Amino acid sequence: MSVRVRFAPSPTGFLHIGSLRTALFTYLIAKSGGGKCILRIEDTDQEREVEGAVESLIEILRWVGIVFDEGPHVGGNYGPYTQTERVDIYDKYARILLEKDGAYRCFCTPERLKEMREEQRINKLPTRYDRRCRNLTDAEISERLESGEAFVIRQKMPLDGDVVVYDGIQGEIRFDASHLDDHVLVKSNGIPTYQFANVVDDHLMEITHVTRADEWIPSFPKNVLLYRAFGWDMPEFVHYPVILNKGGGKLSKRHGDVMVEEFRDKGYLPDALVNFCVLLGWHPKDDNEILSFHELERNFDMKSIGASAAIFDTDKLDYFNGYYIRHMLPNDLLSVCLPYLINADLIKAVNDDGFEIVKSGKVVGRNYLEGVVALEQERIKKISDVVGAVDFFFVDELEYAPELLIWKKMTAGEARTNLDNLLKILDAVPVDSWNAAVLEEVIGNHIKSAGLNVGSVLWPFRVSLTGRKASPGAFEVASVLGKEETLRRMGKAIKQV
RNA sequence: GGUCCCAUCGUCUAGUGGCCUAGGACGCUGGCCUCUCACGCCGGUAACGCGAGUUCGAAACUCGCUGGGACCA
Repeated sequence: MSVRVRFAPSPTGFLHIGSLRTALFTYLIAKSGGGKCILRIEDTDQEREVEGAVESLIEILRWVGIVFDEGPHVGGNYGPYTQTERVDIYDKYARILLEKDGAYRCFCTPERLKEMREEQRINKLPTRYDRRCRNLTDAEISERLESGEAFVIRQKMPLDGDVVVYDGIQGEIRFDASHLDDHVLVKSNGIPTYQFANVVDDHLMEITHVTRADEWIPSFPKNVLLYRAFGWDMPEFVHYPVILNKGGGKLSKRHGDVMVEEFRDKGYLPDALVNFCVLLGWHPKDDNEILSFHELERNFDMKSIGASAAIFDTDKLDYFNGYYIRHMLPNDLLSVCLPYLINADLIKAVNDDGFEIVKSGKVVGRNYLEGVVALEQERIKKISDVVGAVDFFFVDELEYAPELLIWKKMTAGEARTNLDNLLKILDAVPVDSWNAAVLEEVIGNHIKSAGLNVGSVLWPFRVSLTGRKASPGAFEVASVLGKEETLRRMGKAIKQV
């Protein structure tokens, strides 16, 4: 039987990082097993519908690389894939379950339930439904039904014995049936609860591996009992360990970013996020931790998912992001950087290939920008860092303290002289051979023949071009800047120092 | 409070009774490279929660404790 798994989120508008990891593991189980991954929208518990939530969910998942074989947006043979469109189905199966004696109607009012709980609390008893309606006679039921009393449908739990369930990660788990509550399967308004809809859908959609986060383990025996009550074949259950925040608690907004959209906007690459998240609770057989999406699709192994919770610490995410940035093609890097540069008002798009430098009004091509961005490729950790890293390319007048031009213990006069001499030499370099390699050779020769310290020439030179203590190398910057602008910046520096 | 789960460096983890004076990655750190930063390379730092047992031998198996977490209230 081929693998069929599903990712079944509630559409809240944003994708939580924990959900991303659940989606990833689930998707990778499907792909590595040559199976299908289905998207199902679980919206029966929605307080209010969030506009466009499903679309943005699908979009952000596609951004990370997850595409579904079936779902509300692509269809499939097991639809509909949105639970609110399946209420007739749940209704039908609720009746079946009632007939099979796996559930019963409960007419207790919310007020009575509240009183009951209050009493249980006072007597320090576990607060559970007291099963008053569990053994109503057929006559009583039809009478109350006819008089129009509202009712919910509750699952009929065994009164004693053990419920032994098996999880793909944790192994055997044993529950004492007497602790199980006759919980609600269908609410009085006819809407099923998560527990019920989930089981019915998983069965009807022929899901082979029911995957979800650890936090659902408490309802695991109830699910298993439902399958048994229906007489359905049991799928395999896989509960992923949870992800905790640094303090050890549930991963929530209070401790920093937890939404995938936030990471995307900050300039994290999907590959990095995926690589990082997949390692939260899973580890490859060999120790190669740099794994492309494609490699994961092939080599993911469900058996290597660990059992203990992982803490969400983004240090390593930054490392992965830097790594993936360094390995991008220059053109691709520019494409992802462009929105940030434009947004920061450094440049403006004027046509397909033309960009105006806002400060100077000069128009440059994609080529030029590619050169600029490439210089910071090995330095930035996030795409958004590019703005602060390359801004010196886009200003008219560099602002820096003149003393910065002075290298180590040299004097201002020496700095000026060295810059001045270098200026003359560079002036002689023809524009068409103005590139980093030529500059390196020319300047190298000059330093050698003049018997100077490398730093005493290169430091003032580089600072004159960048205005910074730390920056890419002098030759590369000069090369990208071009002859004219390089000489102009040097001239200004000479006057200042 | 009840039920369940989990427990190796700061973090992610490898580890299925002898290959473990515990391996990898990130972080931190020393060095090399170098005009600076970054990259890269070489090195260092640092962990089996505690206590019993099983065994010739335990990070690994069992039990208890402790700690953390999830769920229900």
